[in-house]
Amino acid sequence: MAQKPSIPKGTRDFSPVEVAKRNHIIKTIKKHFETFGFMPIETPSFENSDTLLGKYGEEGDRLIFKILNSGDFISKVDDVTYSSKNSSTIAPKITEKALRYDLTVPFARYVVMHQNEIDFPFKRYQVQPVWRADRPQKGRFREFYQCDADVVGANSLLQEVEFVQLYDAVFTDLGLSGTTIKLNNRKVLSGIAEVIGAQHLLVDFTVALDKLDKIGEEKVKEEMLAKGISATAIAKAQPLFNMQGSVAEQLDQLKDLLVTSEVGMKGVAELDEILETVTELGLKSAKLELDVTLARGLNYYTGAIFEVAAPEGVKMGSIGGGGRYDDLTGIFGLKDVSGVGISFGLDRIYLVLEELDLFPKAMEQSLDVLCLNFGQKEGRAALRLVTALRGHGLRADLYPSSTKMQKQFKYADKRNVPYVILLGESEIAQGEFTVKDMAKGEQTNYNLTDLEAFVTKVKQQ
RNA sequence: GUGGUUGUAGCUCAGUUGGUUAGAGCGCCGGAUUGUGGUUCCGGAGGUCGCCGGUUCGAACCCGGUCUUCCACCCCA
Repeated sequence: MAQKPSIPKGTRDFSPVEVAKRNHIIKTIKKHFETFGFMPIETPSFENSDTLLGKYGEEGDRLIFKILNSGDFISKVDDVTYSSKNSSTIAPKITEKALRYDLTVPFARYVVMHQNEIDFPFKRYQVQPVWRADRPQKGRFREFYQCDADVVGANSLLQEVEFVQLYDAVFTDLGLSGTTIKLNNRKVLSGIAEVIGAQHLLVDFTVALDKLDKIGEEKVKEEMLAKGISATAIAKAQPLFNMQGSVAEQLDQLKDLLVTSEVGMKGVAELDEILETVTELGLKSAKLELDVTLARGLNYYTGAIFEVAAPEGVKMGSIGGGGRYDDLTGIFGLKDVSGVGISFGLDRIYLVLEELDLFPKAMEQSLDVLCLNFGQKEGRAALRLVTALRGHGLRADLYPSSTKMQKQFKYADKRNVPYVILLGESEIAQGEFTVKDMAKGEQTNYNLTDLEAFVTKVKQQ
């Protein structure tokens, strides 16, 4: 090997155990998506550049992986552009395709393209990788999976309630209790900006406010000032920094602050209804919290904003997020179709489950039974037995060559195989096979003509 | 995109002011054990010290570049 091979920054290989664990998460998420009535779709891994560009803000455009055109693309660039040596003007001419950055925008594109065949309200889910040209960190990759569920064409706040229930159902099923679902509403944020006279700086205001629990009140105010929000405006927003008490009390404080803002009061009413309904229906293991500082995510949210935090003590960014966007398909020409959805961050959920040791022990097992090989004649009999066991649905394998027992047993041990079958000359003569329980070290004989007893025992585990 | 950090055996890591032949634990392979793993004992293999260049009589060690890892920003699942 001249040089060690490598993979691009921020990408990963997944070995068998990791794939098994990832599939376990995906399977659980999909199960609940379907239980809630969502249907799967898939979209291409890359889209036309203009479908994606400009949808995630300036920052987002920078993080989109662009795909170089095929053929002699350079000669098609006009001389002025070419000699300008300006990446931002040349790039659009030589990269007409780009890797998908999330699943929401491609879904909006899908809805618009297929609007005449879709029955609204349309509930779809999608589990596919997305790519971002970001700098990798813990829990941040350049290729990662999103698991999205969205509803389009339904305005009812009951949808929001269902998504909270969906988060709760999935995380409870994964054994991840103690997650916090944070809820906010874009209308409340707009209302606040309006009340303090900073509508035009809404995004800067919310981005700074979002950092409150991370960098503290003083730093947030500094950032707001730096962004051009006046000191008097910030002073008016002071109640936000001292929000406390029960959810009802916090809502009251918001009502006081937003009494002059129509949109703000609408947002408070929406929060009120969602919180009240969820409380009435109850959650299994998650906590639902009102968090007026929650503002992250993309600018197309217009109503509810969700974010899920891992249980306390786990250092990890959000493991899920979502929200309501009243006019997402508008950018593709279809007006007045409301959407709301959530996303699960598979790769981060994986890291959290790993850290808390919550994966089922069975994930480590890829075989139920391994049959040892005693030679050519015995091997053939063994394959007959293995074939029969496979027919019963067991994951069974035959060691391919008749090397010494020690080596075969060691292999079984490494593979975490719970049962090893010995089928040698003496067993065949008796019409039996010997089963060794690897955990207990005990051996039992079964009749070759009656596999049921053994199969039942394995399946019980 | 900005600033920092990391890289030595398959893995986790030592390695003195720059100085002869780069070490350990775990793992791997073989044997003790030709029908019994996970424990024990004995033996063995395995390294362009991330890569490229520079300084030097001499570089794992100093300098520059580059790639990678992780971290803080930005932003985000």
